[in-house]
Amino acid sequence: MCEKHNLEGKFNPSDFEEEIYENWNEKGYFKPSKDKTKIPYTIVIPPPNITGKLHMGHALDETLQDILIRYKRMQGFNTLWLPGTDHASIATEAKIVEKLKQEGLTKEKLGREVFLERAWDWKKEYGGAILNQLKKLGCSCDWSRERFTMDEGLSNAVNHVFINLYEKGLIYKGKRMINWCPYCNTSISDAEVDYEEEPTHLWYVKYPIKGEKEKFIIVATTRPETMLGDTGIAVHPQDERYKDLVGKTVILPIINKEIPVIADEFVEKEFGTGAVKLTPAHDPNDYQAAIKHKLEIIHVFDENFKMNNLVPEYKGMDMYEAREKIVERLKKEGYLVKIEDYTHNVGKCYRCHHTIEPHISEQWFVKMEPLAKPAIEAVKTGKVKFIPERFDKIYYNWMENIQDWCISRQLWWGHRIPAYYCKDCGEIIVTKQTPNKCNKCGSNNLKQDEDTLDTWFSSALWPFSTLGWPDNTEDYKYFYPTNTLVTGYDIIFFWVARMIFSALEHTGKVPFDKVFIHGIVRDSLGRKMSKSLGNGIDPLEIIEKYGTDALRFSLVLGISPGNDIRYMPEKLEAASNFANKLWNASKFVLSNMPENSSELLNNKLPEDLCYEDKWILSKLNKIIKEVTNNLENFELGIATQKVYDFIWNEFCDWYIEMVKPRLYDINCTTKFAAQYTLNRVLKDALKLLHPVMPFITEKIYMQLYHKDESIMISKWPETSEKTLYEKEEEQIEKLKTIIVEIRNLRTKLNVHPSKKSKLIFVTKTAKEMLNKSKAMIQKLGFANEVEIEETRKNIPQNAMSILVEGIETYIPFEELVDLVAEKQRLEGEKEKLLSEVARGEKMLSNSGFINKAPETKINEEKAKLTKYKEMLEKVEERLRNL
RNA sequence: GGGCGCAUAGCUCAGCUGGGAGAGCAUCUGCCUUACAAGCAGGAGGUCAUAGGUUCGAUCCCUAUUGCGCCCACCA
Repeated sequence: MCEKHNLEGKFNPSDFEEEIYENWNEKGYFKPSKDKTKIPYTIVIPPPNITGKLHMGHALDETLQDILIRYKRMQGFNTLWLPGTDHASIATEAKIVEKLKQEGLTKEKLGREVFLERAWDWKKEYGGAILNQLKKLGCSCDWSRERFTMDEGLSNAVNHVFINLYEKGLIYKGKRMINWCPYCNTSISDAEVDYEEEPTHLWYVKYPIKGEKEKFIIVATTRPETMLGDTGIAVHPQDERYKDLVGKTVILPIINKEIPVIADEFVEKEFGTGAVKLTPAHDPNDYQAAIKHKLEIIHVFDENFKMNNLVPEYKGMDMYEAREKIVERLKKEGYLVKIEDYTHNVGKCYRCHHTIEPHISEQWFVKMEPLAKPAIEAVKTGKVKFIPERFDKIYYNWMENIQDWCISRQLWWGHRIPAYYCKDCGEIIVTKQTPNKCNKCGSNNLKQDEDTLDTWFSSALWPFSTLGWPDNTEDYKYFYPTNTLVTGYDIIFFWVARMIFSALEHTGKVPFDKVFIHGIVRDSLGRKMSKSLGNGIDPLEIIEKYGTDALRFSLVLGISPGNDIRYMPEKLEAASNFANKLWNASKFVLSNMPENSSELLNNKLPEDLCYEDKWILSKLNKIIKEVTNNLENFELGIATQKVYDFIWNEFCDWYIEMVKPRLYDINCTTKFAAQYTLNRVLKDALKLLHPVMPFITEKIYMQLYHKDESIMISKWPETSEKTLYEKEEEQIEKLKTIIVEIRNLRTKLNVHPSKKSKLIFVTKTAKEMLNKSKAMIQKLGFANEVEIEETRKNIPQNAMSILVEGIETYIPFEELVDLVAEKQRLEGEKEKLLSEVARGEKMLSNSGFINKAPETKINEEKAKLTKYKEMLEKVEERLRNL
């Protein structure tokens, strides 16, 4: 509870942010309540890698989640934001290998067990660091529920899923062509390959036709070094140039081996010479063709991707060296026809960026088609909704064309595949408990599969494995399915899609109903932030300089879902200035509160509210409604903008200035009404801002008058009919126009504030309103005196004049509020609306339209009509009030 | 090859299912007015990429074009 009611000193976020966070944590506000009758609202965090250091991407992602969680918490939902980390098998293993290298070690030298010990040490040392950094961002996660993808429980879930899928025949082991990263020394999935354009050459090579002197077939290739493994030449069946050659045999240069010419539709006639060499061991297309045409498969590389012993003189060479030597020889022996420059896409490993080799090997796969189908349905039927919607298409496109998922990795850090092989009979046993004998032949000569699972296999289970699944725990029953998943578009395939099909398969439910997608944070030049460019911005440095609130605010102000964000230092300045403004305004409010606070605490609306009080209360009402709506629709950028505008442009610029005369006047009878309104409006405005700027709002809130323990667990503001004052709102808006005109006049006449000035209104009609607002006008118009007169010499009726040093200048009153123009505009609008209403009514009464048009169309038309009618009413009302 | 996004003030970007063209920064003018110079007041600045179409009315919907950016597939 608040004891002192003031803010001391200048605004300095580092004075209070940490302390406030600690307090929240100690009080247990981050934890959901045990009351299971409340409606839960759950978010699971996209678990950051344990190798990770907080970057701007995290800052954005976590800020958005925290905004949603804080908003829902204040609305009374039982909120759980579940934190945790990902073991990131390939990324972490790479880091540890790198570290070992510096010590002159390799993982093979260490052996699997010692290596894993080192990995766990690594996790212990660095794994928690990123979560501590999230605390600096103000994240209101329930830290008592922190999870790690390699926790016992989660590993159990992984095994459970693997076995389940295996038993259903949805996981199988097979020999296939997969993507191999020679640097990471493991297979990777299709999703883990990034394609990059690279300049290279097309080498045109002659293959002599057997038994026909001086006749050749010329092929174009980007990989001459793999030709040693050629086992055929392919042409298009309809290619006139090669019709006679199909079925014949050609001689493979260097090797001098006979290989067949086959016809297949996959060959493109227009490319190169229209003839392609087939190297089934090193190209996915060739591999397919080889299976189809029953061609031999010959490897040219050994397991380290050096040339093998196929041709002894190239043995041990790497790809580039062999290429050079082979091209040289082809040239010497007259097989090389020409070399062309060429640019093509090369697959790169998404972790280490080394070139991927297509490689035939035995791996574990998840059969995707049966899993993808319901996952597509879930989005089509709206059980899972992407925000913004356009990501549906991207998702469908991927899911509908999905290949089987290669899940085995030749790595050590990760979930080891729960498959055991009988060394005697070859039986495969897939089981949770380590088996002690083969269930087929009874041998105890068993060996576990060496491979681990793709790191995304465990993250795919994250929304339910973290809640205790496969056990039917209290948490799982209550919090699952979760509500919103917040993540960047860059991991829709890696993660979001896989969570959806995994959840449907294993829990029978969607894992979440909304996926809130955001873009990536770029630097001020629009480039991706990356280590190699060195253009990354450290959120912690920003927090130190500007404070967490400013960082968060700058990340969400004016953003729109799914779009990239450019990091602009100016935006940070703006955010910081805003925090400062709020601080100072609050300082002012607090220094003007009444001596006796009990009246404020009982929160009863004073009877003697003035025009301006009602105006700001009414405005507040509207802003509450709008901001709530925006948040419901994930329009966080707009919501933030609106709160900013309300606080700065309405509350600070106008309302505070308007009430100053009342606060400073000892004899003012409506002083308390002003104090009440200041307290109430600031309180609610702080609440609206709290999800975005949690710290400053708490700091100020705790000094204001209310009965809450913390703004974090206070009630989200609601609109109230009681404080809707349409008439007063309009009056004050008119007055604002008048005051702006006065200020304009001063500027035009160049009236320095030090000069004595007197404002005189000549009016009968607006007399009452102006009289009531006299002090206010004087203050806001920077005048020394204000007078209202019914008539005045040389000045027409309905005019306003300013008197400076005996010189009087006036402007007609009509111009002040632009009544005439407004009237004309409104009448024009009225006419248009009338015609629109007439048209709508006519259409709806038309039986032909009703019979033919679909119901949605009719309803749409009806809704339109109602909308126009409402608009018409408003216009008429405004016309009456003029 | 298929798909998506963007094009609005000098810069960075909002603009929710059609009716007011906006914000921050920069800029110009005048102000240290007892919450705030990290501020106050006032101003200038846009044919909402181009061409058509639908509509009483288009920044917004439809079609085409141009210029950027991204994703998927992958061509030897």
